[in-house]
Amino acid sequence: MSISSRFAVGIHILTLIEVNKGNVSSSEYIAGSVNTNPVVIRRIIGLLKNAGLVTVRPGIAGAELAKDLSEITLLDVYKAVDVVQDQELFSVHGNPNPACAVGRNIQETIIPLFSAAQFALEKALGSVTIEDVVKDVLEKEKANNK
Amino acid sequence: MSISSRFAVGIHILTLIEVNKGNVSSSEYIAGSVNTNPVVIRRIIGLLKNAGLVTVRPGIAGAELAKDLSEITLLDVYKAVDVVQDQELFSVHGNPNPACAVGRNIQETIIPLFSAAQFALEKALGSVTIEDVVKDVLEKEKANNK
DNA sequence: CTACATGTAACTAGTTTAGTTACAACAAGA
DNA sequence: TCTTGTTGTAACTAAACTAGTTACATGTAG
Repeated sequence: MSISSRFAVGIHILTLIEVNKGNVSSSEYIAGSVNTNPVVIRRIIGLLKNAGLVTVRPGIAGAELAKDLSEITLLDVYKAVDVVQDQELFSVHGNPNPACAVGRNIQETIIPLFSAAQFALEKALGSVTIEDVVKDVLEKEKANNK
Repeated sequence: MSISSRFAVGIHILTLIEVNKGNVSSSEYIAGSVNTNPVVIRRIIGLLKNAGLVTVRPGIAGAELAKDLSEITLLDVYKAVDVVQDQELFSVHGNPNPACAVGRNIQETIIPLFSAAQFALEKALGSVTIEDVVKDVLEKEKANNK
């Protein structure tokens, strides 16, 4: 199991739009950097648009950030690209036996524990912004150019 | 996307073995409580055995806990049932373009961030033991019988 | 009208999951 | 030893999801 790379690609897209600021970031251009098909990029940009993170219009080349860099967290992206439904990072087996003391109580016991773990994950993602990512990418770039 | 229910079933199995203590917990009996096929249970018990959490022997009915209840955390179960590989909860797109400043640095930037989030999740799971789960199940059972 | 971009449906191959059947290996009692 | 019942596994299935692709309708601007 693994959380879809849509999440990583979403972060890549937003970062690239910022770093490429001033120029046009078309789906084809972005696809060139991510190294995938433009349709894959358009689909993800569509999700980012629904979440209010980017603006993009039919027929007009280029996507732009709809918010300030520092106001977009990885959690926003994570939720936008729809990789995990609320409360459903962990799946719980469906129909335990109600005739068994464990079977009839295990779900109610487990679900809050799973939610807490999922919340811890989301909190970590919420503490990092795209601004942080952009800065780190540019720093690494600088270091490599020395 | 969703983390396999093997994890939830693994917790169910360990809890049931404890609550059923004194009696024999065969794969068929456990399957009755989980409400699935005994082979599914045997497979998961095999994983729990590899991780040293239960003892079970060919031909002899019944699995038993190999450790004290309070020494088995949800994280142990999570790792045992192999639902997520180390450092791979989030997948990162494979071949970003090295000719692009973002493409050639994004992986190195993202991977530690993902690791931190995964670690936060694991820390939450590590703070709960099967003993906690057993107690909660029995408390809920008591409350419902009033 | 032309050129080009986005939006989206439809299809593909590859993976993963949970479940199932079938059967070998093993243990213990009659 | 034979019978019964269990664990351990291989092999197969249907369903779901992923990432990628082709094709094309829709929209913009010169």
